[in-house]
Amino acid sequence: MNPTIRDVSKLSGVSTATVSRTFFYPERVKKATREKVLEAARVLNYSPNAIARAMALQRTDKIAFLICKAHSSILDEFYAGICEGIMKESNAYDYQLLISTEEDWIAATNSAKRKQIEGVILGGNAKAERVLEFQNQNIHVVMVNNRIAGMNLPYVLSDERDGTRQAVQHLVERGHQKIAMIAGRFSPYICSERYNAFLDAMNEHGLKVESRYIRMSDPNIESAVEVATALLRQKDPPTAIFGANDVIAVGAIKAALRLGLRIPRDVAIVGYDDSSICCTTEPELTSVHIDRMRMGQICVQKLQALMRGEEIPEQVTVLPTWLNVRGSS
Amino acid sequence: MNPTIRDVSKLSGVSTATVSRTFFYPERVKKATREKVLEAARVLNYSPNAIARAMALQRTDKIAFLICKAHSSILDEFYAGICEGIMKESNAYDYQLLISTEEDWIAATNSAKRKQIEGVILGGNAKAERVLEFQNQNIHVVMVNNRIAGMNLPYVLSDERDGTRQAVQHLVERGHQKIAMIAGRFSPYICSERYNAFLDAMNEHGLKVESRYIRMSDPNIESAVEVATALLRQKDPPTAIFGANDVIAVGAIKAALRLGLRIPRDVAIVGYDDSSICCTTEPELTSVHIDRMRMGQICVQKLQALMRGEEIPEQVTVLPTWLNVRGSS
DNA sequence: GCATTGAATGTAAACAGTTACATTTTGCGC
DNA sequence: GCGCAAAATGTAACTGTTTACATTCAATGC
Repeated sequence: MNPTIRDVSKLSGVSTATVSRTFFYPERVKKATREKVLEAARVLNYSPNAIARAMALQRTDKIAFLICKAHSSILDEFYAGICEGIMKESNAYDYQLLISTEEDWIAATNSAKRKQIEGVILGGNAKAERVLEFQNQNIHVVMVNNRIAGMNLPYVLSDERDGTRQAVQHLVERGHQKIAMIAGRFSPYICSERYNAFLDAMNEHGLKVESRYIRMSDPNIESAVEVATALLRQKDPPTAIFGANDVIAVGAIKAALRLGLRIPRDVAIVGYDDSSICCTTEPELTSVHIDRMRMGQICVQKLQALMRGEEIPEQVTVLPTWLNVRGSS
Repeated sequence: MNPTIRDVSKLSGVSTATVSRTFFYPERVKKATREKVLEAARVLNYSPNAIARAMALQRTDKIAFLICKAHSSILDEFYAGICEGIMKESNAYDYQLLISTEEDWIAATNSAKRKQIEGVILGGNAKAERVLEFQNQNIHVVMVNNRIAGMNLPYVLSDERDGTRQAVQHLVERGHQKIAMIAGRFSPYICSERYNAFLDAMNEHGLKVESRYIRMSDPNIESAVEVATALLRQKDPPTAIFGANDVIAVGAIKAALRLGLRIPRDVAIVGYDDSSICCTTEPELTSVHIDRMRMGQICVQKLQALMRGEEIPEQVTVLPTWLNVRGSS
């Protein structure tokens, strides 16, 4: 039904090899021949069959982005951002991109091998076991926004420690001493990075971290509102709250507003991720910005290098973060 | 390097045909043989090669989701929701899903045909020309959240008219008469549906639509704040505002708060899409809910029916919407 | 005019499966 | 033990490319 290389070969009166070369190494065929071939292809509305090509070349140019994340919306703003970067860069390299949740991936009857994936970007909370599973199938792995201790992989991370440091410093500069943190129960790697960085930053400024100023919240607004309310209701409450992410920080804003507190006068609030919800609140939320798009792009670049067999220059890439100061602090 | 069907054939002492059948029509091979084959496959760590299979079968089970949308984040919450539904369902059918923006798609050097896509879901503001381009290549098309007049396609839509009607009715029931609408400049189909439905609904309730109560906003918060501020500042301002989507409605909330108005006492506000930002504001935003996930799933189901050559029962599927009432109204 | 050489082109064997058709095996009734 | 039908298995052609190697062509120097 669809025209094949042989049809073009016949119509243009050259061999299939020449037709193939016309498309893939045009400089190796004489101009006159090339034009004859292209004309024939145009007439027949021919274009090379990617499958046959993949078969002959033994490569698929197919990569996957696997989001390892249990609860809540999978393509939340954070991962959507990374995803966009991955999409953009995949298109640039003409890779085919498959996106899936870890859950769905496992459930699918086809194994990775059957899907002929040559590389995979693991996002979120992937476990070592999963990484090994891919590596055993000779599938290259890049990890984004997560790190597994003792596992030597190409990582793409953002500078959680510095971002947190900036947030704390900003609050200190605004005169705050009683700074609380609402830590989160989402990605363990991210949560512990931010939590530890917070402790360190407070330390650097010679500030005591009182345990009653440290709370944990689920990564949803209701939970954060609840936790923040309790935090703010105690006597001698904190004058500033650092939320482990924007959702939690927005919860804190809502809690403060409901308690009749003025932001940032009575309590200053800072979030993390700089997502779009920062501009929905009144006042708007100060937050640490992460270049998600860029993270995604770098993932694909690393994968490409791996697939080409190149040495990866930096195994772990840490992107800079910066604080976007808004009305809440 | 990877074991092939011939390796398994050799090791298990049967023909390649039998090996193939073992995997695809297990009931056609004797139990004893089957076990021998599977054991050999296990030993060799063999699994069938999807590319060779696609080649022999002349099908790829590959579909694409193309987001036709110029400005702003491509995978915004709305499309991410649809996307999740598509992902989920694709996995269920064992389809391979390719996601791309229209822009990147065009930029990619590979044509659809080369990518061997068997069906495509067009989201956003796709033009007729694009649809024809696919159909000319025998690629099935399903359209989501958009409709092209005079084009007979499978459509998956949500009930914009009824959603709008519910919003207006709700406001009327709350005693509002001076209801303004801030229409949007995003997807033309959606925007005109919601705008016309608004006019109709007002009409049904015997309410006049004053032109000074109708405004247009870009789909970002800053623009909406500006427009809403002007709207509310006029003398004899509206007592309720219906935003064409949540972003616009949130802008209206912010404008009202900044003007010192009490919500919903002085002005009630309703949005559309019921996205996560509805719960970030104080008070929270009443909004029309759309089952995005479901829309995505239905898209894949329709595509599957098309690809199987079945008659599609309903060419256009319209999903019900409902109003989630919150503090803003 | 004839080697020589490099460029252009052709030939045919992969790549890893599927499947129509041919052949063998099996089970069963007599 | 034989005939027969059905079940199980095997043979080999086919899917649409790429590419190593072989061949032909064209240009150059003598």
